Amino acid sequence: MPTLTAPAIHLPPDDSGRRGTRRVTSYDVANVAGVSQSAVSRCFKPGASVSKATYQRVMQAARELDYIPNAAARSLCTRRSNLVAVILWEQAILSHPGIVTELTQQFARRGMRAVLFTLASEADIDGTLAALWQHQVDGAIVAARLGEAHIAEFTRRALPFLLFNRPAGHEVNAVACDHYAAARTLAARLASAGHKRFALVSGPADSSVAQERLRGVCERLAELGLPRPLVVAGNFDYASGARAMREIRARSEALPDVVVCTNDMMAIGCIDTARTEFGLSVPCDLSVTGFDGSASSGWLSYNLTTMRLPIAEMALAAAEMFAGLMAGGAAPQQRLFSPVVVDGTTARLGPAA
Amino acid sequence: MPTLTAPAIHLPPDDSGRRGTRRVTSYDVANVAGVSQSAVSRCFKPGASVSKATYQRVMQAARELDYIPNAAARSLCTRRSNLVAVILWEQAILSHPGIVTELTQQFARRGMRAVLFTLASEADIDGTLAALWQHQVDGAIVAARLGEAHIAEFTRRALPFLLFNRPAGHEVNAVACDHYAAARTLAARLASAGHKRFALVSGPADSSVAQERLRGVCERLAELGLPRPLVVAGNFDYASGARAMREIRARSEALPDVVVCTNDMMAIGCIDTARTEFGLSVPCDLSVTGFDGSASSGWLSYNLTTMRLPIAEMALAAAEMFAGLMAGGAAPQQRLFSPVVVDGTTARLGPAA
DNA sequence: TTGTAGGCGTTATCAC
DNA sequence: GTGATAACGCCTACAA
Repeated sequence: MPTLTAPAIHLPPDDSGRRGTRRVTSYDVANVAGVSQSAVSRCFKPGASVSKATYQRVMQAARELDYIPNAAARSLCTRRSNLVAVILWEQAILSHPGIVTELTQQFARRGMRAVLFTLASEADIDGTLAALWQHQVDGAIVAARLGEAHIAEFTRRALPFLLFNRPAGHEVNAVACDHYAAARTLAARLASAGHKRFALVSGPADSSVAQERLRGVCERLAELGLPRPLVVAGNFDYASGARAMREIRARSEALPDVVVCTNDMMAIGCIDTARTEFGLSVPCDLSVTGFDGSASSGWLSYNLTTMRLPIAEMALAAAEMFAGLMAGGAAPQQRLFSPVVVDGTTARLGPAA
Repeated sequence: MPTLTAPAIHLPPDDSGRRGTRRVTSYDVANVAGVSQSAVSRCFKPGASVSKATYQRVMQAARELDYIPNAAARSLCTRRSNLVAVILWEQAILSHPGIVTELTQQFARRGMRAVLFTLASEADIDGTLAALWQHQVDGAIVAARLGEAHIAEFTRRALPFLLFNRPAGHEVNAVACDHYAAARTLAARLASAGHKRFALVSGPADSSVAQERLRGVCERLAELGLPRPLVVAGNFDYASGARAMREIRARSEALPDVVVCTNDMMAIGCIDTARTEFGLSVPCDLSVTGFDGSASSGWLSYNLTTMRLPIAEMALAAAEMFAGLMAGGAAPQQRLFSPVVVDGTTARLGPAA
C-alpha cells in the first residue's frame, strides 16, 4: 500500500512553467490520498463503486488541495458539458425578462447552465448557430424562427433542441403557445361585446408570433362577417404603439371601436397616446387590447385586457422536456399552452361566440 | 508528399462503436486534405503561418466533412474557454433586461459567450460560485454582493472578474455607478424646488444599491437641515411601491411633499396607487421620484422624474474592460458612471443646492 | 512552412 | 473495489 509520502511521480514538484500557476489535478489528489488517479475520478462520479475508506481519504485530500474537477476535460471524455444554449430574440427578453430568470433557475436546479445567445433580429440565427456548434453544448432552447435547414442541421448533429414559444411541425420538440387560437378567442369575445370596427397593430415582419396573432384575429373577424380591420404596422415596442395610435386616428374619419395590439407594450403605447395626446378615455371612447400579460399590463394605470402567456409554466415545461431529451430520446413531443384571458378594464369582453 | 488516398492510420475507418456517431476531428480533415493534423490546427488559429495552398486544401476538406473545432478540447490545451460567467441578481434582470442583452451582444462581438447565473437573492452566491469553478470560464462579471472571502477566492484562482453596478474597494475591477452621489443630487434638487417633508421608500435589505441611494438622500437632507424623512420598506417591485404609498398615507396625518423611491418600479406603484386609490394628482398633491430610468419610467402616463442609469454604456465598458483583463492584466481599475437626472413631470426639481 | 511527439485533465475499459 | 492504460480532440514546442 502506498504511503502518504510517496513521491509525486506523475507531476513536476511545482510550477510547470506555463502561464499562471499549475492547476490542481486529480493526480495531485491521488498522490496525497495515496490512491490511484482513477480512484479519485470515481469518487467524483455520483454512482460509482468506492469503498467508504477510500472515499473519505480522497475527499479529505481534495479539500486540502482545494481540488475541483475540470469540466472541459470531463466534457471531452463524456461528451456532455452540462451546458445548454439558450437562443433568445432580444425583444423576447425585453418583453418577458422572466424567460431568462425562469429558464436559468430551472436548469440550475438540474445541474445545468445556460449559455445565452441573444439575437438583435430573428434573422441573425445563422451566425449564432455557427458559434453554437463549437461550444459543446448538450442541446439548445430556441426562441427564434428556425428554418427547415437549421432544424435539419440540429438533427444531423444529433443535438437535442426544443423550440420555445414558436410554431413547430410535428417532428420537433416544442413548448409553445397557441397564439392563433388565442387571437381567435379574443376577436370573438370582443365582437360579442359589441365591438364592430377593429383596428390592428401588427408586430415585426419576421416575428411568427405576431403574424399568428394577427392572422387569428383577422380570420375570426372575417368569419363573423365583420368589416375588414384597419391594420397598421408596429414593431412590438412602446413607441411603435404610440405611432400606431396616431396613424389610426389620422387614417380613419371615425375612430374604430377597438384597437387590438399584437403585444402589451404597444397596447400601452396606444393607451397612453390616446389618453394624453387625444384626450380619449379608454375604454369609453376606445377599447384597446394587448397580448402577453407582461408585468406592466397589470399596473393600475392600465389594467389591460390581454391574453397572458404562462411563461413560468412554459419555462418549467421546457426544462423538464429538456431533461427528458438528455435522459433518453423519446419521440418528439409538443407541449402546447393556452394563453389565459385577462379580463381587464381597457376593453369589454363578451362570452365566446 | 502524401496522396489523397493515404490510409487513415489514426482512425478506425468508420463508427468507433461509441454512443452516437463518431465526431469529425481534425485528423479526419488532415487525412482528406493530405496534410498533418497540426497543419489543420494551424489553419484554424487566427495568426498562424500556413501556406496559401495548404490553407485552401484544408478548408476545402473541412467544408466537405463539415468539421468544426471542438471547444472543449481546445479549452483543455489553451486554458481558455471563451466563456464568461455573468452573475446577475434576478431583480436586476427584471428591472434592467437591457443588461442581459447588451452584455451578451458586446461579448458576442468579441467572440465570447455568456454563461448566465441568476440569483434569487443576493445571498445565494456561494452555491453559484461553486458551480463556477468547475466550468472553465475565463472570468466573471458579477452584479451581486460579493464578500471579501469571495473576492479572495477569485484572486486565489487567478480568475479575472469585475463587479457591475456594485460598490467596490480599490483592489478590484469595477464598472459602477455613483448611486450615493446621485441620491444626494436628487435630494438637493428636490429641496431647492421647495420640497420639505420627505418620505422614502427603501429597497431590499440585501441590496447595496438601495442602501446607497437611501443613505445619500438621508444624509443630504440632514445637511440641509430638513426634518427627518419618513422611511417605509419596499423591495423594488411594483406591489411594494403600492403598499408603501398606502403606508405613507396611513402613517402621516398630512401627506409628505415628496415620496422618493429607491427605484422606478416602486415609484410607478406609488403613483398608480396615489392616483387610483386616493385620487391624488402627481405632482400637484404629491411629488414622486424614482431611480433607474427604466423603459417604463418614460411612458407618457408617468414621465417619471428619476435618475437614469446608463446601462448600455456600462455594459459596453464592462465588455471592454473584460477584454482588457483577458489581454493582459493591468492594475485594477474602476470605471465610474454617473446617473443622469431625468427632469420628468412627477416632481419639480430646482437647481442643485 | 511542415510534420512529429508530448501533453492538457478527465473518463472508460479491463484485468486484477 | 482498485489500478494501469487507452482514449477524448486539440495545441504547441521542436525538429526537419
